[in-house]
Amino acid sequence: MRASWADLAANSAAENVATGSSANGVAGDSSRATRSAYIPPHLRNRPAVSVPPAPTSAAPAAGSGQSGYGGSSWGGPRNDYGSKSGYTGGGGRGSWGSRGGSWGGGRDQEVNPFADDVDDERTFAEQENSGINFDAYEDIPVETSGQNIPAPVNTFAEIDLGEALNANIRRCKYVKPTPVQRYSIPISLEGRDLMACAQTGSGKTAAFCFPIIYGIMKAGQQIQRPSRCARTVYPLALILSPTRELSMQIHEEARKFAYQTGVRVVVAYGGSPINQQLRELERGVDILVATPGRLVDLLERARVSLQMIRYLTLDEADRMLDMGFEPQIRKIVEQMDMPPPGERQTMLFSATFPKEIQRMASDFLSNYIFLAVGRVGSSTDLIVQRVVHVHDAEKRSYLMDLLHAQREGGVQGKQEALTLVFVETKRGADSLENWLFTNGFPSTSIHGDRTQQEREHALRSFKSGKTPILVATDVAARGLDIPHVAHVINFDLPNDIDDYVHRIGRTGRAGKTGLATAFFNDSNASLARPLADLMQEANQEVPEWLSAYARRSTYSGGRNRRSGGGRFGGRDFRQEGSFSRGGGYDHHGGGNGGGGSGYGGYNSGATSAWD
DNA sequence: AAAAAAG
Repeated sequence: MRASWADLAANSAAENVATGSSANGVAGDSSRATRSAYIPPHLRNRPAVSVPPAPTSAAPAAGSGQSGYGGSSWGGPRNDYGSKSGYTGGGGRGSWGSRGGSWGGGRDQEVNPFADDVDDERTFAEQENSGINFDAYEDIPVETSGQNIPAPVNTFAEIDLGEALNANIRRCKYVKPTPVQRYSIPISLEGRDLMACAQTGSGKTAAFCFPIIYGIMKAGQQIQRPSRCARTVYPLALILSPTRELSMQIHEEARKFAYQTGVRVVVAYGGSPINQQLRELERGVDILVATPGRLVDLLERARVSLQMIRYLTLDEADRMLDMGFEPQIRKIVEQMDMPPPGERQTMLFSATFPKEIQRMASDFLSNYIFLAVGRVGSSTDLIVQRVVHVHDAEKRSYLMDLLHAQREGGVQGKQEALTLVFVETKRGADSLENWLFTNGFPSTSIHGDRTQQEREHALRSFKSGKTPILVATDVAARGLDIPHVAHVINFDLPNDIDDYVHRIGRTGRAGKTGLATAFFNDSNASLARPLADLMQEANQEVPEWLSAYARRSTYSGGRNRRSGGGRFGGRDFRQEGSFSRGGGYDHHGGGNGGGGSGYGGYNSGATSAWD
């Protein structure tokens, strides 16, 4: 039985190889052409160090230096700006690079953000030109509600994003928009606020980045930043996320989408030297991706002002608004100099959106549209979920059995499936990693007590397959897009079913299959009910002993209460009570102007949407 | 009770 699970994991990995996919499909065709722009892994995200400064044209005035938006020639290479673009802004023809250093060796040239892709997946070379498995996105249920909902699109051609963005869409191998993109891009292009329940693995980052980049390009000529204080920068868009690695990931993706658009994306997060980030900011910033703590620091130093923010995105919005984060988020959004709702455009994304969080989130929104995109394949059936009863004392040997079986089953073609093991505590992560390592399993770990360098190294080492086992706390539970994770093991189950949903969502990405194994024992009794409900919802086999646990446990309407909505991570709380269930799937339409479209008919009480 | 996020 154990062997068969291992087979499943191995098969899943093999399948991923066969379809030649990375979760994002962001491997670029131009990557090989730009080998010279290669940045060694340990220097990535540190362009200030890895790219030597070089003489450039005179720096534009601080307040107007965000130039580079080319009116009608967005797609043109950077050195076309002077001759072809309709750009008339105050910054002169210099690009951002001209503000204190250039992007590439003295040329007015942006480092190709697609150059890293192939290298990151060296051991998965077959997959470099991958794309999302779009077949898995057919018949996906979608629910929208709000006033005057823009109609969804079916192709990127229907929304003309301009040459430069279209070129990046091609480089990303995006053939057609994913469901979340089909619905949310028209909504955000119309300037509407949005609360979206959607999975990251299907192109969520692109869903909020494209409209932001497009909007900044279009308005570029008009935007004049204040220039009172030369050291203060004025981003036009802010994207907040709950972990440093997720911010890094969003930044890397956003750079690809913004390539040669003249829109500059900068990331700021804690745990790494602030001076480098300050230098990057000084070179100009249109879109700032950040974690809350470091951003507050920058705001208090008056190195960043939110006065010009036109777009605010909270990724993993429910996490950002939970008890730990809420005060910081409120401070950033409500107590600094950010324009109020209505004057800025606010977009919230998450897979899980409990009702009470929605209510809180509505403080940040103005006449927003609620969007819920169901799970790929209209279910979680792309992830096989297993729960085994294992006492704490036996967890390690059981894990060992799983890994042995998996190793033997997965040697085909040297492809080793990546395995992500979640534990509850940082200490537990260290301890388990050490134990695995000494028992001959190449593993590493990521958690909040490790240095940022260690965290980033661990993630790279895992992604590359060098250490195909990663032991992690919940720092890795949300949003991280790690291709080839075939198996997620909940060595310790979380207390919150939402966390479980996010954790197992690290596998089965982008329409690929995955396996999730959970170790359950008495200490997880409170999770029995929501877990059994969730699994049943996802057409998973629920062991009888787990059902028995679930029957015994008293239903807690507290933290684990779902906001209903079956396959969605939430339903519009504004519709509570008045939502008519039992409607049909909404495959193609959805853009009605009424109070809601979508469907119902699912068991309530559990969710299986992602991210 | 734990994890995350500033230093």
